[in-house]
Amino acid sequence: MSLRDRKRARTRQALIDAAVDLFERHGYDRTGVADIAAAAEVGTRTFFRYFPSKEALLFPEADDRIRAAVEAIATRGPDERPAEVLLRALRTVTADSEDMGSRLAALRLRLIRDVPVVRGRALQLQLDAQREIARHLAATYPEQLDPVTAAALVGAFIGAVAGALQVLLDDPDQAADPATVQAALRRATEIALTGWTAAAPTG
Amino acid sequence: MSLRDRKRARTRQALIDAAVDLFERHGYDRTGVADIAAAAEVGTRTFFRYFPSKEALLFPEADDRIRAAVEAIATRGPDERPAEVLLRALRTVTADSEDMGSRLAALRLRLIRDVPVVRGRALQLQLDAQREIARHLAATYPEQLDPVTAAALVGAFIGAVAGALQVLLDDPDQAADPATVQAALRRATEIALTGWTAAAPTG
DNA sequence: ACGCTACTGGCACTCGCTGCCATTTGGCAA
DNA sequence: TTGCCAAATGGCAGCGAGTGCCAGTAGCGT
Repeated sequence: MSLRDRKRARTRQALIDAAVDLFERHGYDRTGVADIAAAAEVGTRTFFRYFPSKEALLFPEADDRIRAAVEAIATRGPDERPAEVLLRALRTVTADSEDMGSRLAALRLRLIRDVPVVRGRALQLQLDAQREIARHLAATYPEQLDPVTAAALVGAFIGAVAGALQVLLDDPDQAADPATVQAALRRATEIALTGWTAAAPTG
Repeated sequence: MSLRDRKRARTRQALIDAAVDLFERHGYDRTGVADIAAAAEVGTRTFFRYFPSKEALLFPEADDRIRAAVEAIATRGPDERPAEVLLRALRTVTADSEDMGSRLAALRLRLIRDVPVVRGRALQLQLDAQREIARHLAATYPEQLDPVTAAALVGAFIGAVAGALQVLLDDPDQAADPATVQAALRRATEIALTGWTAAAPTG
């Protein structure tokens, strides 16, 4: 890794750290890009050479997540079914994010809930991930899944998880309890993969 | 309906018509709010008294859609199950939008596909609708559905439909054929409500 | 030590959007 | 009809995000 690359990585991290700090202290809307750049000791113009927009800074590892999910699909067991592959991919991604204790991850959840423009960005990334995962899933099971069916399956899966998380995160008590969250996610995936009646025969 | 209200409605429609026209002719990004306002013969400042943002103009009936879906839930049959209610709500909403032949609806689909900011807005509205529908569904079936399960169910349902539509709309041929679209939607709802294995035993 | 390339940061600019305010216009009652 | 109030309008000044341009700088390979 060359000196230039290291410098770039350091500047990038400095921008993220400065932004997280300022967002926590003064709020997202009350923090300008110029403030972030100044705190990271770079020019305002330089900020946009590292991130395409102010919100993008909150999702610095988005690509890695998708890559991890795609890889989880690629390395499937010989007799693993699509549903099982999706579950494993979900576990892989959520395990990677054991940085949930990190300031950035916690801040991000709050901002997704509270700031419309951040939520919009998160939803876009989710959609991109869906599309990519569905594409690879369809390619992996060519004679079981046509592209549209794969997209519907992945959409149901991620939609269920996202929907459950959304209402869960509105309740600070439930969101703070890992066991409750885990149970809700398990329930959501069951609903998506086996249907509601099968997942919860009566309640 | 007072004269003032009629005038307001006329101005609102003039703004929409002018915007659709300009968007079609010159593209979304190359059309400024000032251009739209000028074409509708109102001040730029007035535009924002009718729509909170440039994109919002593309979704003028968003509230009505949600209201229709909620009403479809409220007027459920005595022994209708949640899944059936959701299916009926979907049919109601998509039936209302037989204005699919309208210039606005067609333009909107294109812009959702092509312009990130428009797609973001659409996703936000979808999420709002999900939340509201899940809330009412949980309230309608209090002892069968807790809020989180309802959110997961609705998320899976809408996620499947959205996912299927997304890949479908990428293919102009398929998107242009109503029968194909209808079949894909039916398949998507089946996947979401009864699970993939049940909906497509083998392919 | 050399030139090449990538990186930087400042300036000017566009555009979406808001606060403010003076003016106009429709609604309503005396 | 007259007169008052509230709603609507539009213009202006301003903010912040994001971009094109360009001159200066710093790392990299020869």
